[in-house]
Amino acid sequence: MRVKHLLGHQSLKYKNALRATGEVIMPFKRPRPPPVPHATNSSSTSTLLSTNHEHKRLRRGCLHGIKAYILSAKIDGAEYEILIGEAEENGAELCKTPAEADIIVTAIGMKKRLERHIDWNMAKGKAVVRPDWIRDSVKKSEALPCGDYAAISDLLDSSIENCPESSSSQSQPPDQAEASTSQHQSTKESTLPDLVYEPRYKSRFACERYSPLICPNQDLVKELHIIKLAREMESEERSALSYSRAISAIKAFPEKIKSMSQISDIPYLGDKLTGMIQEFLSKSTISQARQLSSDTRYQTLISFTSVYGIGPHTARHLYDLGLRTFDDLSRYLGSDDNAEGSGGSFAWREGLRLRDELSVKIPRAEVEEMGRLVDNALQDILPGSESTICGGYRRGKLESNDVDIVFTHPQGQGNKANNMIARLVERMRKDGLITHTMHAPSVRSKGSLRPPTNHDGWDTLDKSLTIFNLPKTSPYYKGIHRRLDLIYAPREVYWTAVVGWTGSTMFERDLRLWAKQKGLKFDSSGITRRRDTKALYATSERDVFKLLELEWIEPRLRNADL
DNA sequence: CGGCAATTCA
DNA sequence: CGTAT
DNA sequence: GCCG
Repeated sequence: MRVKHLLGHQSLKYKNALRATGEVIMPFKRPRPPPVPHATNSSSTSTLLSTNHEHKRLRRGCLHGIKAYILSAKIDGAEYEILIGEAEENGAELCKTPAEADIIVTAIGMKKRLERHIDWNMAKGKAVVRPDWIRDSVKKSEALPCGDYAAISDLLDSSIENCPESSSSQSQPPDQAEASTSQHQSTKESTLPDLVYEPRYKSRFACERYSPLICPNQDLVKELHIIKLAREMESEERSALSYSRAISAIKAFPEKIKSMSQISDIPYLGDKLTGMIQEFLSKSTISQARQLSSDTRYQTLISFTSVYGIGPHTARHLYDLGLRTFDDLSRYLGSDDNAEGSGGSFAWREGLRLRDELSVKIPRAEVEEMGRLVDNALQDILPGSESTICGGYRRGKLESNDVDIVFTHPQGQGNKANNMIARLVERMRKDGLITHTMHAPSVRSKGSLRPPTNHDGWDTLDKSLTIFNLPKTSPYYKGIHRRLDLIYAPREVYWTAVVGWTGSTMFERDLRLWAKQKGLKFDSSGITRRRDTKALYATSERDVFKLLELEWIEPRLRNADL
C-alpha cells in the first residue's frame, strides 16, 4: 500500500512538472504589455542602485520583503528547486533557518511529523503554509491569505494571525522580459549601454535564452537533428556544431514558424539552414533528412554508436569491414582473432551485452528512487553529505537515458572527506547496487604524491561512470541496468558542479564561451578569472549565474538541445 | 579567415 | 587518437 | 556551417 501511495504521489508531481514547463514558467506566452522598454526606472519605488550594473528590472515581486523558510522534507529535489526559484524570483527572502522566517512553507501535513523538523512553539508564532501558497500567490501576483493554505489544521489560527504581507504595494506586470515576438524596437531612447539584455531568442548564447523541453517548432528541430547526427557520424564536427546551434536557437523561439519573415532574427540561420527551413515550411519535411533516415550507412552508424565505447570513428571502421547488425558485431567481437583493438574489445563486448538494457529510458520516479538509494549510501558513509540529481532529470525530462548525481561532503570544517567517490562506489558495489564501473577515477591517493593543480587538499572533482541495478526489493525493480554517473565536488565548487552537470550540452558549451568572453573560465570544477586564475566561489546555483554576469535561467529552460 | 567547450581516461 | 562526460 |  505504501507502494501505491508513492506511485500516485510521483505521478502527480510529474504532471505538475509538465505543466510548469508548459505554461507557468514560459515567460513568452503571457499577455504582454505594449512593446515599450519597460525596463528602467520608470516605475516608482525603484532605487537607483538597480539601474546601473545589474539590469535589475525592478521587479518588486509579489512576495517582496517576505522572509520565507522552505522545508525540504517531503518535497522532492526538483520540486524544491522550483519552489525556491519561484519564491526568490518574486522577491521573497529565503531563510536558512525557520527561526528567521515569517512564513514556513512545508509539504508536511501532520503535527507530529512537522515537530521533527521545527520547534512547535516557534511554529505557533509564524504562518505555516503548503507549497501551493507560493505557486498561487505568484499566479495571482499577490501574497495570498495564509489561512487558505494552512499546512496544519492546528496552526490555522496562528497562520492567519501571522500571515506576512508583501511590501510590494502594487502588483506589477509580469517581469522577466517576455520576448516580444515582434521584431522589437531597437530602442535608442535611453542609450544606456547595458540596456541590451533580456534573455531572449535573439541572443547569441544558449545560456542567455529560454529553451523549453519541447518547443513550438519541435518537428522542424527533429528534422535538423537527423542531419546533425549524420554530420557527426561522418566526423564533420564543425558542420554538426552549426546544426546544433541552429537547433538550439530555434528551440528558444517562442512561436510556431509559419512564414520566413519570422525567422529573420533567429541567430545561426544562414543560407543553408534558411533553405532547409523554407523547404520544411512548404513540405513539412526536409528531403536530406528523409533521405538519411532511410540510408543504410546512416542507420548502421547510428546503431553502432549506440554501443557504449563505440564512437563515429570506430563505427565507420566496423561498417567498412562490412558489418551491419549487432549480430555481425557480436560475431566479430566473439572471434578474438581480430588483430585490431583487442584493447577496446572488452569494453565493447560489455557495452554490446548491456546495450539493450541501457537503451531503455528511465522514468522520473525511478530516477528519484536511484537518487534516494545513492543518498542513503552517502549518508551512511558521511552523514550530512548532500546530493543533487542533475542531468536531463533536473531539466524536467520525463524519461532519462542516464542519471547524474552530484554530491559533496558535509559542511563542517575542512576536507576530512577523502576518497568520497571510491568509498561510495565501493559501498554501493558491496550492496549490489553498482555492477560495473566504466571508468575509475585515477588513483590520486594520499602520501607523498602531490596533486598537480590543487592547493591543500586532494580531491577536487572526481567522477565515476557506473552501471547500476535496483535491488530486487525496490518497488521500481525491473531488472534493468542503468547508467549512473556519480560526481564528487568539494563544497566550494558544489554549485558550479551542479550547473555543470545539469546541461544541456549546448547550454554548457555556451556557458563556457560566455565565460571566456567575460574574461572568466567556467567548468564544473569552478569559475576562475583568466587574468590571474583566481578562483571565484559560488554559494548557490543562482550565485553561479551572478558571478558569470548572466541572467538566471532555471533548469527546465536549459534544454538547448534536441 | 580564425574560431568553434573543455577535460579525462584507456 | 578516439571516446566519454 | 555560421559569426565577428
